[in-house]
Amino acid sequence: MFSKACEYGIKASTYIALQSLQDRRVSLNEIAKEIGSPTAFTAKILHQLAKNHILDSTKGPAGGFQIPEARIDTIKLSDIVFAIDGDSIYESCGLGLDKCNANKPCPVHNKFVVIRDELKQMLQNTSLFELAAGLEVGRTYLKR
Amino acid sequence: MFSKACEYGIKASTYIALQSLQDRRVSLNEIAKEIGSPTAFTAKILHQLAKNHILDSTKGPAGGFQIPEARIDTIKLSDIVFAIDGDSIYESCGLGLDKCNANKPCPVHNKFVVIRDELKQMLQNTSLFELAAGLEVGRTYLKR
DNA sequence: ATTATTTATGATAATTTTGTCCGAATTAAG
DNA sequence: CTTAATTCGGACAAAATTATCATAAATAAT
Repeated sequence: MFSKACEYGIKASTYIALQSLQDRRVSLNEIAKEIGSPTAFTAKILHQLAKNHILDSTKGPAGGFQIPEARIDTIKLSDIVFAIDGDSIYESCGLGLDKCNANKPCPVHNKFVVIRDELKQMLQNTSLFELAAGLEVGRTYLKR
Repeated sequence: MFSKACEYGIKASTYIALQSLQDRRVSLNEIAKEIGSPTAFTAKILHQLAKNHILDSTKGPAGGFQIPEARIDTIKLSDIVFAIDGDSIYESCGLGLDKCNANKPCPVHNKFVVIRDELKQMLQNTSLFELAAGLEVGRTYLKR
């Protein structure tokens, strides 16, 4: 469904959000360890998310990644997915046709728009706060 | 969403179904041309589908691929997807966790099962006949 | 100022997916 | 029986994705 990069991006963002709620700034190493991802690869993804203003990064000692508390609730899964995978999930044809739309649909177009729209809604309606909250109370997990 | 292999598999199967409804057996070359796919790569996918008894292939002059008319209605999209991509679409975790289930869910697990189940239903409810019918009346397209 | 710590960046490597090539096997037709 | 048409199968190649490594840049603390 999502690329590895996107999976790591979501997991990292969720972990950073959880720590940011306690006003903790977290380092790349801590993040990679906690979400079980390759460190250097994760660095690039975090950088990508920082460039897209989804999280904020600072260099130097006591640096690391954080999300301003006020925005944890407003950042949606869709923002993260878009920053990493672009709009391909929403826009691209289920059968890979270049031009596929209601006017000139591929054989599965009409069936796909339904699913895709629900996915879109779900991503747009799910905030980082919601995901972090599940982690905090131990109902959900980022590893294993 | 699907792999390229799977996209080609679905398009090829749909085209073969359409021709099979007119009792025409079609060659690899014709298929690749009609669905706009790389010929040799398509051959492997068709072979895979033949091994899984989704279509039937014969070598030699006037050989090619065909689907017994009686089965065009019973073959579902889910069968094709499963033959090529396996059950990863239905089973794998949205965030790539090895073990992710209702007992030990990832942060997006509960939201994902809903979408995934709808996708599953859709694939299981969509027959090759239905897809071929749309093609036949010119309502849907396999290229562009 | 120097040092230690941390992210940023570019080069490179490994892996997976996608795609190509070519000869073998099969079969229908002459 | 020979030939031509076709799928089958394996080796190979190219491209995309994922992952690693080394070094630069920034910054806080001393």
